[in-house]
Amino acid sequence: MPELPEVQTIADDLDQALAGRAIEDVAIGYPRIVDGDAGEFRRLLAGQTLRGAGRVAKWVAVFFGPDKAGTVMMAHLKMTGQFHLGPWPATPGDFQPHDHVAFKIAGAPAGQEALLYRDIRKFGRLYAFPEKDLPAFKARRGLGPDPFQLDGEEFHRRLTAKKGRLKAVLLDQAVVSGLGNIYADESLFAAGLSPTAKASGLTEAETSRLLAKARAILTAAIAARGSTVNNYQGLSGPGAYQKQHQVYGREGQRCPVCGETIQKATVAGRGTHFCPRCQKVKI
DNA sequence: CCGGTCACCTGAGTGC
DNA sequence: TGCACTCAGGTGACCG
Repeated sequence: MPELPEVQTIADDLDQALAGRAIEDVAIGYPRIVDGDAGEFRRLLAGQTLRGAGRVAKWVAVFFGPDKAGTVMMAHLKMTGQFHLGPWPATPGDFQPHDHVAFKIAGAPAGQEALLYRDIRKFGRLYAFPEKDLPAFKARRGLGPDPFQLDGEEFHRRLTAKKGRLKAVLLDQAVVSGLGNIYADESLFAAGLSPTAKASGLTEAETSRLLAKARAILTAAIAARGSTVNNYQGLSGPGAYQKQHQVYGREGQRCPVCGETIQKATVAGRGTHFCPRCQKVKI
C-alpha cells in the first residue's frame, strides 16, 4: 500500500483535520496492532492533545502534548493500513470490520467522533513513546533520508556503495527511504535504467537523473493524493496518481514512449514492471 | 554482505 | 457456484 506519497497525504490530512484537538480516550480492538502493552499505549495517549502530524520515511508520525516534551505515535501502515473518521466504538463489539484502534476526538461532529485505524491484513503497527526517543527509534529502524532530504552527491554515494541490483537497493529503506514497489518501478522507467543493473556500476549522470525523476514523480504523486491500486485511501478518499503510471500494473500494454510491450518479471522478490527497450533490461 | 524464501494476514481475481 | 491457487503499495527473520 502506502509509499511516500500516500503516507505524506495521510499525514497532511491528519494534521489538517485534527491538529489542536484533544483525544479523550483510546480503544484497542485488536491488541497485536499496538506494539508492546496495550494498556500502556492507551495510558500514553488518552487525554493528550494532538499537536500535529507528519511523515518520517514511510511512517506516519502523530505528535501529542507539548512541543519537544510530548509523546509521539509512529504508525507503519504496511500493505493495507489506513486512517479514517467514524463513530466511536463504545464497546469492543462496536468496532467495524477491520478497524482495530480508535481515538476519541473531543468536540467532533456526530458519527465522526473517532479517528480509526483500519488494516485488512493486520500487518501494520502503532508505536507510542516519548518524543525525545524519536531519533533513537529512527536509528534502530535504520531509516535513511528520503529523496527530498539528500543531494545528488550523497545519493550517488549511497547507491554505488551497495553491491545488489538497482531495484533491491532502491527498496532498501536504509539507503534511501520512501520508495516502494510502485515508485521504484516508475522512477527506473523515467530514468531509463534497468532494475537489474548493478547499483555499484552507476555513473554520476545516471544517479543524478534517477534522483531528479524520483523527486518529480513523488511530487506529482503527492499532488494527486497518491496511487490507489486496490484499497489505499487518505482521510478523505482515494488517490488518482495510478492514472499516471507509465509501467506499474501495465504489463502487456504498450510503452508510452517507444511502443514496445511492457514486461513484468520478479526482481528482488517483487513484481517488477519495465520497458525492455527504454530500460535495456537483461533478466 | 547478498539473495532467496517464508511469515505475518485477508481478499480479489483467475482458471477449472 | 465452488474450490484451489496466485498475487498484492512492506518489512523482518532466517538460511545458505
